[in-house]
Amino acid sequence: MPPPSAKAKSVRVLEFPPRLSSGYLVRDAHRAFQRLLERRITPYGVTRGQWYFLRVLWTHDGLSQRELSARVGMMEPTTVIALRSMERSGLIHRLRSDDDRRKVRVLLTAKAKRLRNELLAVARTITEEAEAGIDMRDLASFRRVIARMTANLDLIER
Amino acid sequence: MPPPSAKAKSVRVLEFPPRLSSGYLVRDAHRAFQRLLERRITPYGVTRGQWYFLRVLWTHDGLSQRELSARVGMMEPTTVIALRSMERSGLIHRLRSDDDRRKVRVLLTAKAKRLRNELLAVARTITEEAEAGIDMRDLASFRRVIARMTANLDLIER
DNA sequence: TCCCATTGCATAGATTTCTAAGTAATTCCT
DNA sequence: AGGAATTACTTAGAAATCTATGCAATGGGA
Repeated sequence: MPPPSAKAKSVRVLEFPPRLSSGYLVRDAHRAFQRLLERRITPYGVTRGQWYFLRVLWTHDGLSQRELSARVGMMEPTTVIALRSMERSGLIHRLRSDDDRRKVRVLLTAKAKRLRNELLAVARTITEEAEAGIDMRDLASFRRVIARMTANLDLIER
Repeated sequence: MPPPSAKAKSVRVLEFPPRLSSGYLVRDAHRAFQRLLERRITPYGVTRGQWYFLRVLWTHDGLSQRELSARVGMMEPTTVIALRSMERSGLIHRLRSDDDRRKVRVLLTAKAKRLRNELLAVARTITEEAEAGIDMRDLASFRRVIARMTANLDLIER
């Protein structure tokens, strides 16, 4: 029979229930948010993939694709695909920059600008629904903790 | 000029920075967890999509596909795709049930069972890295809050 | 000036996930 | 017993995301 410490370690690894795993809790919450967001923006003809880009463009219209990718936190090929669908849906125009012909400036159409307030309200409503019944102090603590987790993980390379 | 309350409401909707949105914070954290998990399990020949199913099967070997879908929290077509790739990788066998020939029982191979402890250790390490430097009480509060948010959102139909 | 490294975007191909609709086995009701 | 409803899985097709690679415009150094 192994010594107590070895046994404890073994049990510790063998049992790792999802309820105790921050990663699982975060995943579940993320899926719940996504699901609701998707349902509520589809009626506006906006997909979840377009949403993140719209959100940045509403405050930073005219960014280049590279800047946009960085702000949204997506890889550039993802941006290409999202922008293509947004162009098809009449949400943006792409304009080759004159001073540097490699760059493409992304510009919102009037249609996209008109959607802004209503869609931001949708996002805020979902947040309010998620936070219902949660103490303000707990909420503030939650934000600090989850931001810290993200920062912790982002510092790790491999 | 609109009355103060109307103005406050308008500003409230017009400005909704991601830093204050639980949804965005959750999304960022989720992506950080995913990124690291994916990097660390790829060397074992396991993809992120297979991971969730392995994790359930390690404690509930022999479930049917439907039960598995429910436990993992994925739609059934997603399960079909994941299981197909797991079968190709030699992680599972699928066995048509004899008492009900509609059902397919999913069984782990010896290879998948051998991976269990090492991969669970990977998950635990990531959790520990994410939680580094966070107060135990804050962590407990975090788990309550995020589980409550998920529950809140899951109650909403549309 | 001309070559080459860098920069900005695009393509290719894979994976993960969904919704909607199909097929086959089982069960239930008359 | 036979048809209808239900159950379990599958297929089809779309979307969102990634890594790896390609191409074209730019700029810097010999």
